[in-house]
Amino acid sequence: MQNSEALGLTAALLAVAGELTQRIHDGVVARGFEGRPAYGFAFTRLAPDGATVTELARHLGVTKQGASQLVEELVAKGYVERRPHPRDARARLVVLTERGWACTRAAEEVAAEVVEGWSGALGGEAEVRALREQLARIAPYGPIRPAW
Amino acid sequence: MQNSEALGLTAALLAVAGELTQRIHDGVVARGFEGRPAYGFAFTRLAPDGATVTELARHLGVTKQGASQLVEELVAKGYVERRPHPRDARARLVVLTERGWACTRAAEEVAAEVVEGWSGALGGEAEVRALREQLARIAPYGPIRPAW
DNA sequence: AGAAGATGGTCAAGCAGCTTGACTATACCT
DNA sequence: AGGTATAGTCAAGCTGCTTGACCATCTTCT
Repeated sequence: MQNSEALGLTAALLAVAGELTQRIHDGVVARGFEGRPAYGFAFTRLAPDGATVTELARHLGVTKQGASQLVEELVAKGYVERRPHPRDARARLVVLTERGWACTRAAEEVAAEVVEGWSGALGGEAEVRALREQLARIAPYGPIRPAW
Repeated sequence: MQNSEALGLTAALLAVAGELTQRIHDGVVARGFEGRPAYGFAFTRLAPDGATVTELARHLGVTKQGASQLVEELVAKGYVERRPHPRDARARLVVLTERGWACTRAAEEVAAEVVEGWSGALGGEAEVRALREQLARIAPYGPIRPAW
């Protein structure tokens, strides 16, 4: 393995990931949802049954104070609401509102459009599926939020 | 194309990109270079012949003031130096120092190690090359710095 | 050549999004 | 019951970026 090979892969990976995030964000905004990419990362943890602030913090790789502030923003914009936790009176369950679900569906649609475009460059949908499977094999667990 | 397919690909892509950046950063730090991931994105533009602050700003997708502050940091830590531009007295050429090159080589080594590990998960180096080629096909030009 | 605008770079101030620190309320363990 | 761990919030501070203003130099037009 030559080092330059690894750097080329790194560059391509970051370029594609950045492009994808940017285009999903732009598309969601174009459909009338204001926000920033961090919202989407949060939504993937809040769907389908909600989560506590602490769980969300771990998912995003930030402190619980940081996650709490993000939730406050999401509440103010109507994407989520805080409910009492059914089993733990200390905790509060953060769940998506209908508008939050609509935003999530919009993000899915945009992602599907972008990936659709990749089918052309790669030769077909089978190649896209293969790409996803390869990436899934090397994907770690842990926080989804990119750390840079 | 189902939407969930696209979301799965998105999640895998971001997870892999985040993991890769994190591990390169950790590895570089472990080899005695202090910094943050943005340094690496800058180095890819400064190598091999240097660049102006404005060029760097475009590469990173930030304002020239932001790029200028980053360069100031890099100068303070000994990774780059500012030189007069050979053809334009307004501009200054930012070039890597020997320590900057050493840091770049360290990053290459770490990236190669990480990618080496992927060979096992994917089945071999041929699969890694195939992955890189597929990503290169859908990678955009434009700024490398992820925008979130 | 001279004037007018474009471009490279920096200084200064402001802000968003995160952090650390301190605190309260509730849960769990013995 | 008492002691410790955990969920969450409030407050203050910091980092890395932004916008705005400015000067020096290059380029273009007349």
